[in-house]
Amino acid sequence: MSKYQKQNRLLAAVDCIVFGFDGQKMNLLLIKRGFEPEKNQWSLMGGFIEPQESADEAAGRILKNLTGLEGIYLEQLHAFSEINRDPIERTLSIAYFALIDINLYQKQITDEYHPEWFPLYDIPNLIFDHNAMVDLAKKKLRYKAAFHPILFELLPPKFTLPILQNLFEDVYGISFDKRNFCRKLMSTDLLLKQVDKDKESSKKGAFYYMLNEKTYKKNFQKVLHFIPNLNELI
Amino acid sequence: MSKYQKQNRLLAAVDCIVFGFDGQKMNLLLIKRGFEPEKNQWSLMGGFIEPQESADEAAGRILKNLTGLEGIYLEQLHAFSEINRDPIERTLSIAYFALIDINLYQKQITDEYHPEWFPLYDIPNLIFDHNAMVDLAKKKLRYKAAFHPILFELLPPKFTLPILQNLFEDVYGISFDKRNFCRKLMSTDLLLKQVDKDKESSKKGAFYYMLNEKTYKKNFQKVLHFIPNLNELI
DNA sequence: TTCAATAATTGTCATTTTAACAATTAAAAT
DNA sequence: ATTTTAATTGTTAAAATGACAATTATTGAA
Repeated sequence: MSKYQKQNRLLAAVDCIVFGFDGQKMNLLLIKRGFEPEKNQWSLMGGFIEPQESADEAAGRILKNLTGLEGIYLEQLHAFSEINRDPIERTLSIAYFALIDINLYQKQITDEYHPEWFPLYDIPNLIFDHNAMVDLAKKKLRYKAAFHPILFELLPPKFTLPILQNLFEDVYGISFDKRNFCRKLMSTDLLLKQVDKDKESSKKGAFYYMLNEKTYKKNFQKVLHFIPNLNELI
Repeated sequence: MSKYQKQNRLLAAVDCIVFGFDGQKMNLLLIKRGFEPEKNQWSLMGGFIEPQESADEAAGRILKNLTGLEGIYLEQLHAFSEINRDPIERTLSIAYFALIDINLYQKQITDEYHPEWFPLYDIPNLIFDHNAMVDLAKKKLRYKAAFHPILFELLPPKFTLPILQNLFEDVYGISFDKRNFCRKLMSTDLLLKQVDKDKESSKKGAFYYMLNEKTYKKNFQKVLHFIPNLNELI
């Protein structure tokens, strides 16, 4: 018999804020909630923590169910614990944010959840405190991406500089000087220039680049400065 | 009757990593755990989340019980959820870290918990995953203090520049150039020079400074650069 | 009254970073 | 051949960084 017998127990869940980038803009993967309360309302994908798994594992499982993807970038954001955040019964939720290559995403469970990508600048009303979760995730992403090469997690293995710049510009909602941006990225030693080009998006074509996995892993925790005039943005 | 009837419920707790600075070095407030399991082992101060309170409120309550202080700097660190982190029964714990003015601290519940300050560089073995919590809190503190004036929360209302530099030097475990440090701090517009001096620690005496609350609150979220050569430290 | 100790102040300067701005070149459609 | 589009490369003034030294001020102690 537990020594903690008299203590209160509560439901514990995880919710996943899933970011994707389509080459033009940032998107969020939302689902239509399949059960009451708030059935058919837009919602983050979430689920209860099972007895045999940690919160990290629960988030990984839920993400796998939603996207079919494993081993993707997943980071704990914040635990939300307001008493009445779920009107049915008190539920503590640990929010995670994930960054995925949107090209790899495949709908997994279409009929039940109706997952859809929404532009990050146009998120609908979500259930419970999910909008607050999204806001915090956006903030955290912007903060972290200013110092660490985290946004590469959103790109396919091969990408062009214009695409990369689109990504940064959409995350921060401003445009950067192309010349300075290019030079700054090159100086990080994170990019490996490929011999082939993307000819789809322009006549001249843009060279493909790949991430230098060696320096990426080695220098991820280092503080870089990707964003000019950062203090005017945050 | 709850729609979530079939779901698993679990114990939810908070644990507090309490930092204090004695003018020379950083310290951590630990207690001797008063009950089984691991009775009489050193531990972080923690407690279960009560039915009528959020995790933030639980952390505030526990901190008040431990230190007698309210309204102090308290920030959610991370939720720890490994299945077997508590051997008696699965318990999810949300770790918080707090920064207090060690001079204001008063023992509250001496006999039961035996709270003691330990130098941060000499923390004993703690129960469960509490050492991991402390390590993460140290890391987070160093990261955040490099960009934001968070360490002022550890100081009394009036402090001297030498004390301030001691604080930074102890947190990062290196010494800084006095001239550059002084210039950098002055340029932040965070300090208000007082007319009186601390005559205790030296013959000449060191001027007291106070935090400029206006600019402190206004610029807290701004990214400053307190630490030279940061990338060699983290 | 002199000495010792510590804080404050002010200074130098080479290097790097930042961020503003303009011109050129490559590729392909017409 | 011309036009169009967009990638790439270059310049530079200003600011920040960080390494380093010397001096002055204050006052308790000798």
